[in-house]
Amino acid sequence: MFFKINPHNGVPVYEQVYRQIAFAIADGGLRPGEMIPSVRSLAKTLAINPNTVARAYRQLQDDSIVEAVRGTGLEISEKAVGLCRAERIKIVRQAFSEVIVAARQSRLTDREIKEILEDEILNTRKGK
Amino acid sequence: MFFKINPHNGVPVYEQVYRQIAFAIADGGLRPGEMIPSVRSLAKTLAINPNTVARAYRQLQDDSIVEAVRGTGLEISEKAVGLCRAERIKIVRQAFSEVIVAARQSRLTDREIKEILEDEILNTRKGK
Amino acid sequence: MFFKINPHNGVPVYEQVYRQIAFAIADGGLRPGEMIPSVRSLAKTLAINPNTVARAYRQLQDDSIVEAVRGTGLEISEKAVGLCRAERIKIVRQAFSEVIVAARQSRLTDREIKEILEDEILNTRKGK
Amino acid sequence: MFFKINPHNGVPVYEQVYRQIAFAIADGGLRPGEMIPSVRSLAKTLAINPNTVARAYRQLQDDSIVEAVRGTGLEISEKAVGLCRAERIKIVRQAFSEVIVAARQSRLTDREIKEILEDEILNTRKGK
DNA sequence: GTGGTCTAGACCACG
DNA sequence: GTGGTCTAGACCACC
Repeated sequence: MFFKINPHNGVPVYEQVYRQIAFAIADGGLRPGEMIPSVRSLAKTLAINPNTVARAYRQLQDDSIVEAVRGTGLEISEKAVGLCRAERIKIVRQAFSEVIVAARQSRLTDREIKEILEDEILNTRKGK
Repeated sequence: MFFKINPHNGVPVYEQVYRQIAFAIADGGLRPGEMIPSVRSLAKTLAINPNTVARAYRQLQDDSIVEAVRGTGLEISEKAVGLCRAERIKIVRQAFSEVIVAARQSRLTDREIKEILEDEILNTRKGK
Repeated sequence: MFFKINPHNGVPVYEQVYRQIAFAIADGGLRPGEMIPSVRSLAKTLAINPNTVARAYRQLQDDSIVEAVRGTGLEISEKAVGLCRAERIKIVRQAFSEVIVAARQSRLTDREIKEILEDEILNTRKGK
Repeated sequence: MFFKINPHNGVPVYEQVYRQIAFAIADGGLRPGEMIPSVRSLAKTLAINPNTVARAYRQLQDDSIVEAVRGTGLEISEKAVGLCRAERIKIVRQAFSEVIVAARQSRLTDREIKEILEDEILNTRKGK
């Protein structure tokens, strides 16, 4: 697993950890039944505080993506793949929702919003 | 000016004030040479903290959209219209750009992105 | 609000805080639209660490029982009453579920389980 | 002995081992004077950590249910049957008692408590 | 003042 | 070794 944490991009570190694990599961990089790295080991390799990893892991448990096997570690649940795929879309949807709110406050019409979007889809196609 | 402040939508209140003034200027609702409401009066009509209004105003000054007229108040600058129009587009465009990049990282196709957007345009229309 | 925290009864402190607030809401002791005590003030009156209170509050937010008003505090949501009533039942249900698991491991039949329960319902009626 | 260990149900594994041995004794499946399996062999057949079995056995000794026979293994004591029968009822009864108290604090009626119980008996029958 | 995030370090139960 | 909980104290954005 190749995780990259950027502590100053606005997205909380624990959220980045959460997403990258969920993403790896959605992509098949991690599979149901496998264990995810221990809190301590991941904290060490990412050079962040174990509590921060633990918080991400707790959230993964709350979302039933992972389940604790006492004294052993955290195991990826059977339904994790579906949940993580859904999660991805939810995140994008949420981000869009925020932009639309901002655009509405800028008094842009729905039509204008769509035009800007299509523009940017083209602009970012090769630029990325 | 018909401002609507929503303290529950995640966007900082001062930012909402800033945007709505800036975009009223871009739209011609407010014109160069006019004064904007005093901190206290706007705070009162919006039922928010004066500090919050003051912060928005400070930012408008920093961006040269309004100028202090000693002993009188804040006046909309001559170049404000241009600045605000540019700003409006820049903000929304950049926000979209970021979401699209995120969506692409989630391997959504352009078609899927547009679908989510249209969905959210409907979802957020009257909600909240 | 009269909260009592018992740090050594097995139930995590943050969970006790969560439940007692949820309970107060379910009972009408706290009403939608009201603010709950600040993290720091509650931590002080309960003589526990603010982070522990914050954790309980975060969970209340995750469960949509409370929502953040930036820079102001946490407000009880409109749907909180329903959620908290449901929560209460969920907790009891969960507790029963655990006992039943234990009873099954003890090779008790469903019939025996029910008998013990009815017994205890009578036993605890006045004893409490 | 047909033991079933479920590492996902929240009950500590050593506790599951303890209970199932104790209740096999209460049921007559195991009789005083017989030996219980060695730590290693039971650990192997249950596919769990020997330390975990050892812990359960230590607890059985502490409770005088089994006794060490030097160089041979652990033998079920004469008084084990009585102890285990008493234990079985005590554990379940007390657990129920606690839940009922909690349920009463949530102002559930006796009728509602019974309904939840019956619900959960069905829910947990084959699940998990 | 408010909550949100992060770090550091301790102690516990469990395997 | 594993995760779970709690404390202490720091820094941030926001109102």
